[in-house]
Amino acid sequence: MGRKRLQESADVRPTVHTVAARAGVSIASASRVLNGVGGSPETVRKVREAAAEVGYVPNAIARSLQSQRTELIALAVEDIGNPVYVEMMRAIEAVVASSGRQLLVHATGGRIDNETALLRRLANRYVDGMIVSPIRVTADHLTALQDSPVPVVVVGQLAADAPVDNVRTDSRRGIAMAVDHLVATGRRRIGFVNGPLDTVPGAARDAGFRAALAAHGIALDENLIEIGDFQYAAGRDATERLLARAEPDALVCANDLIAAGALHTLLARGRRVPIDVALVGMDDTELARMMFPQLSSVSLGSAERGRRAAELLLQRIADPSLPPRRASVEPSLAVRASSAQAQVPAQPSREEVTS
Amino acid sequence: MGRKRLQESADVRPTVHTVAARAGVSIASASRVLNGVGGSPETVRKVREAAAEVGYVPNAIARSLQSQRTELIALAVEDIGNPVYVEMMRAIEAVVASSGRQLLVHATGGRIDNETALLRRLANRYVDGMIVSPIRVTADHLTALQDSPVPVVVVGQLAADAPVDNVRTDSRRGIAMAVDHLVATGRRRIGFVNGPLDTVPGAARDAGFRAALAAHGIALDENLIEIGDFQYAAGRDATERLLARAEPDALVCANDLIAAGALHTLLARGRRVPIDVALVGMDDTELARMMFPQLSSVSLGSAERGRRAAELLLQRIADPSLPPRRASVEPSLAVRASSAQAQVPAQPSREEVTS
DNA sequence: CAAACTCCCGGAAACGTTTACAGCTACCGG
DNA sequence: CCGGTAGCTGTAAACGTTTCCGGGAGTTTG
Repeated sequence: MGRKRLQESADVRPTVHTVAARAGVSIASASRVLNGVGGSPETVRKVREAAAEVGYVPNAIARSLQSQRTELIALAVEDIGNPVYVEMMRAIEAVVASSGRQLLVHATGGRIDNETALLRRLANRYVDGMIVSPIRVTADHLTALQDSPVPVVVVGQLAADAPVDNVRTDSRRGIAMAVDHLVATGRRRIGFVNGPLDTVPGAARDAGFRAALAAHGIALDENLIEIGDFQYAAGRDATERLLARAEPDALVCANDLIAAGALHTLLARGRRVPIDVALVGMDDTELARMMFPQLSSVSLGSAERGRRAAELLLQRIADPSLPPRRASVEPSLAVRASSAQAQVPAQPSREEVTS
Repeated sequence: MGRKRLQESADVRPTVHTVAARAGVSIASASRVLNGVGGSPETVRKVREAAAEVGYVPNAIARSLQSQRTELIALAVEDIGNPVYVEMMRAIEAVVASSGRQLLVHATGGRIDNETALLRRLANRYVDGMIVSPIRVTADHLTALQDSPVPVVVVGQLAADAPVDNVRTDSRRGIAMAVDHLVATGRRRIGFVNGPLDTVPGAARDAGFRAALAAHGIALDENLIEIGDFQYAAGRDATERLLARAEPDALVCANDLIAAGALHTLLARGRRVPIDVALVGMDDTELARMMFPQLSSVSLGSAERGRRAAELLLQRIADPSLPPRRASVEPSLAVRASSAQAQVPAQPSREEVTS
């Protein structure tokens, strides 16, 4: 027998040993039957019966230790309240699930320590791979990423030579598309509400905005630029500050949350959208379509980026020797009521409506 | 030595054996030092050095197999796009993190098979405990819950005798608060946009609405009731259908997503909110405050419920012999612009505004 | 009828860690 | 000077699974 303990007492979870003993076969046979590989009809019957009787359910931890796989994929995003990540997550989840794996989401809250802690955790092999979408990337962040023992795919801009699988989009170009559209519809005093400049997306959008204005020969008015963080409340407050010192005829926002906040302030301050002020958000999330009027928004292909990231990750898990790869998704502009040249005013021009 | 393989080749992750061999001590000593328990100064130095040199990081799977703990908590919700779960998740995450554990989120997509599959997965001991917020609860769902080998806390209504830890709120009472408020502000033709009646929250809200109307002696007009699912688009469409056949002066919605959809349809159909139609949502999420006008909403204390659930779970993990417990959170009503008796019209009465 | 082949089975090793236990050294007190 | 004790160390077992390998039985083939 070799095994001292052979308890069948009810308060202890049954193991394959329990099942094997009850069926009168070896653990090897029991394991084979339970995995559906081999076994004579008689053995199969006995093992199945025994397993059902004791309510056996395999211990995934032990299995993982043996197989060196957990069939789990982690997604780390900084703010799970941002609908853009929800859409990305859904796309990733679809790919991951179709490979028989399970997706786990972890919110880092943007705290960088939290993210490196997470990387260390995953170095512990709790997951088979990870997709991470950092908004700030420091040097040791990067080294932590690239010598992760577990495959990692980064969604977002990364240094060109970083040897890490990477799915990106061109948010500078995205901002330019918004500006082009606004200029084409006759707007000239175009404001910009951005997130922090020390974040990767914040910096890219800022550069994109300045370049786009310059391309149209429009002088930059710093009074028309405001910075908050990437949240709704910040968008509302930033727009409040902006309106206090300037009178834009259009507003570009660094994401849809900010744009939603901007819309709120504009309406509360009696501006008609789009008559007085046109508004364009970014990420083209569900939220943009929830607003009234619906928001024009630059799509950065979040679902597509998620899908591609998941595919890259699965490929790398299948073959870790692959060279680092990079995928790009093109931005596109969804024009909706908030920036259309409306024929009919959508709201009255009434000052200081209470919200 | 006993151990055949003792590779130090670079392409294999170092184990405690690698470290021990390099430091010239036994694996027991190495393990002890790495866990900071015992060891002579000399041994400690050698092991620390060796570990640093080979970049040792412990394998959490193996550790979990031994310790029977993973330090992971799972949260399963059906729709991660619903902001109510985001708020709940943030509250849970705070509690879980403060206990040194990590929270993993899993979206079940409401598919019941997915949820039981998840329960089976967690029966596999991948997590130390789980918080689940199911919207449909079947019989075998319940049995799966109650003989889960891992502690489970359910957020939501459950049969009274179900021996499962449970945090609930009184959504019937919540709906009643909304109706009371609307009646008090002079509304009489109160419509209701609900989710599916075969869900637990849908059924409770329906019962609450009917009871509340009856309490006020208002006859129920079935034309004023519409059902979709708990999503934004469904709320929009359901309100469309409702407006096609009735003219409510107020609308109660089963959650804020539905309310956001209802607002969209109301505005697009030229109804002024709150002048013509007052609107009250439910869950009091961020989304309610993002709308313009801001939505009144019945808070079901989602953050509080999350916090309580996490606490119950941690307690049960600490002492699995605890009897099943139940916590309740009282609903409350946040009155905002969408149902205030506004003095100033917030929108013009213009028909068929395009959105 | 012997040899080869196919299946099935059980023993045992392996995954990487923690830890109970026993042995050793060195020191202290009597 | 000797017994006891404290502190450290190493051996080995254990967590629960999968899987390699060798042996045995039964079947087919030459």
